[in-house]
Amino acid sequence: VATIYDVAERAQVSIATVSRAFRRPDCVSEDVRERVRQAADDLGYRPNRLARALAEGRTNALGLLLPFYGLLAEHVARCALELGYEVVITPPPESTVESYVEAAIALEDRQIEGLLLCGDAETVREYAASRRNGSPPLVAIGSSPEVGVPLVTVDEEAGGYEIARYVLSLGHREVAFLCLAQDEVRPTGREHGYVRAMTEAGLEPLIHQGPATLEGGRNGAREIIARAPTVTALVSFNDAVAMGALRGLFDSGRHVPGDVAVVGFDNTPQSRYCIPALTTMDLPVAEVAERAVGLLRRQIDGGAEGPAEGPILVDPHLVRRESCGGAGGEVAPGTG
Amino acid sequence: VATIYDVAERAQVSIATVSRAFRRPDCVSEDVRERVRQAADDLGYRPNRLARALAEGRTNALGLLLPFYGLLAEHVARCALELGYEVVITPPPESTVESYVEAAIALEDRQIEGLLLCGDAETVREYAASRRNGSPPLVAIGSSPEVGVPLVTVDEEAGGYEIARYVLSLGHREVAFLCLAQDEVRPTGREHGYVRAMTEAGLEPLIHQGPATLEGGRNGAREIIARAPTVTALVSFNDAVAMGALRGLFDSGRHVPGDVAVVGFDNTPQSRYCIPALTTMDLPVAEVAERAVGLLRRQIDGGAEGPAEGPILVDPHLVRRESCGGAGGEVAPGTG
DNA sequence: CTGAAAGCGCTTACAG
DNA sequence: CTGAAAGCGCTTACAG
Repeated sequence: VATIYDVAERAQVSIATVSRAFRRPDCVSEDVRERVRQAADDLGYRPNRLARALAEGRTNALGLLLPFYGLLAEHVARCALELGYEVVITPPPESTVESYVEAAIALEDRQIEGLLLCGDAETVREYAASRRNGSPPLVAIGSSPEVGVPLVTVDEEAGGYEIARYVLSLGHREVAFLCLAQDEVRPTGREHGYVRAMTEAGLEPLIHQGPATLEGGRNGAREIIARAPTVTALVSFNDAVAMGALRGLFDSGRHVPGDVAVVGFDNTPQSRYCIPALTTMDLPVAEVAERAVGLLRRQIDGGAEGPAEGPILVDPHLVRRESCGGAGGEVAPGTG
Repeated sequence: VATIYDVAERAQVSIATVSRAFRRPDCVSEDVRERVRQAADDLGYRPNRLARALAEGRTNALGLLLPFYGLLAEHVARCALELGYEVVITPPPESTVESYVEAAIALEDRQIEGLLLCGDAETVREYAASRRNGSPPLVAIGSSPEVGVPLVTVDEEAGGYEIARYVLSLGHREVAFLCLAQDEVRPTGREHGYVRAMTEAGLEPLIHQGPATLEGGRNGAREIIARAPTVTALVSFNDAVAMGALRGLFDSGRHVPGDVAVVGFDNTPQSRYCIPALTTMDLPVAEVAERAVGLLRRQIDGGAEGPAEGPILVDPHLVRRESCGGAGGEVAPGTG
């Protein structure tokens, strides 16, 4: 990890000058400025934010305490705490890959010792590509095994397969998948599982393209119903899509599960309160968090020479509710 | 802000000893250890994590990048960025007040320059009580104006009033409120608005006690229907409660909005995809974030002597959908 | 415009 | 067990 001394040496100037070249470029001769930039680039130098903050007497950091933004963060924090780590989150200010990568780098600059990345494979890969060699160990959470970085995730393929199998076991033959984004780079695995189940059953997969959102689910359901009226079941990418689909089907005058069955994925808190309550795959978030933190810990301790561990997959499990009929199963508590 | 030098001076030992007293208590004589503790306590000393991290060469921090945990964080990050600040979040590992306060203090220890606190009034107040005089400026987001700290929030009372008025304007007379937690310390304002609207209309408020959750909403709706079958409208604390109520009403064989109208609060993404789509109050999250960051900025710049600004209230606005009938209004896009 | 020096607040060998 | 000293990586007056 290059320090300001290294840059100074390479650029043949004092560290004070290097510092100025960054902080007050106009108080430095152009020629020197250029040499410093060059040296810094060559060395992959990034200022140590800790030292800077200590020297400046300020951190440029705001804290944000936000208790309810999902279970994952809470679980991660708890597991990390047990190992003596704090966790700090930096929210990307925009929903773009660039913003995400920048936030990751900002975290690096804070000299964190390890990085947990949630995000799709494309984004994670993009960040991975920008890593220098002083970058902290990383583990991805929830993206696909193909990312090429240490990973823990639910076994999406197995989950997609299981829930599709379940739908088939109910007698459905024409079952479609909602929604796969057009420009989808990542294979998320869920639709792969669906495809495998269909293929094994000698059935034709029918995958609807579109954004995997509430809106996408609603539009997707309507379009499928319009285009392929004989479809009797919809396997959704996640619960949001499924909720949207429920609405789309309702708008189209279709009854769920009477006319068409719907299943989700994720087991979000809302899913059991939908009308009808969603049959879905539960994700063991706590386990994912625990294994992710554990893996990261090993990466940190093991150093670069540690044996590369293969992806850790944890199994999601089926929770049967009302949205695709079927026999019994869990419904909203106290309903029966 | 006391430093290790101050403690050393007061305890009559070297700074090395102070450091040891904290880091390796058993490498220090009991008597000295006690003196140091005492001095540290008296001075309200907290080690500077920045300096410690720099000296130790490690931070004990893990980064967690979690893109989708609510809009607020994203908006805050964007606004902060414009002012040259980064934002770092620390997730409380448990959902308890203590855990929350500890997380806030951990953030302080990271030498952040200002703190934004989301949380209910009780929790915020608890943290406020534990502040030392080196604590950074703070602004609370979303709790009630009574917290006694600089605050920006939506005008909950006005929102509760407006939506209750709207329900009354539809002709409902027996309208109940779901749910107010039994041990509610904080007056959230929403139910106050409801009470005011009812009272002004010469009607009797009917407030149901219970947790403000999906589950609470479902149980609440059922109990109200059982206990007061003539109720024709339910004003909910938030959309989660309303969604639960939708489900509870469904379970009780009541039709919404035919038999009973339901309204929510928050305008969550799901609310427009519910069946029926929820009439609710939209919260201008972006504006809240912007004003909160702005206020915090002023606190930071102004120092302690800056004029105390009163609470900043932003107005939520009604979004009419299907869940309480009424004339037209917005429905899920493309439905009509 | 540039460098040498002191300092930010803490920790860790190194002597005693 | 304790203290003096050096150092973590940077910045900022202070001289030149």
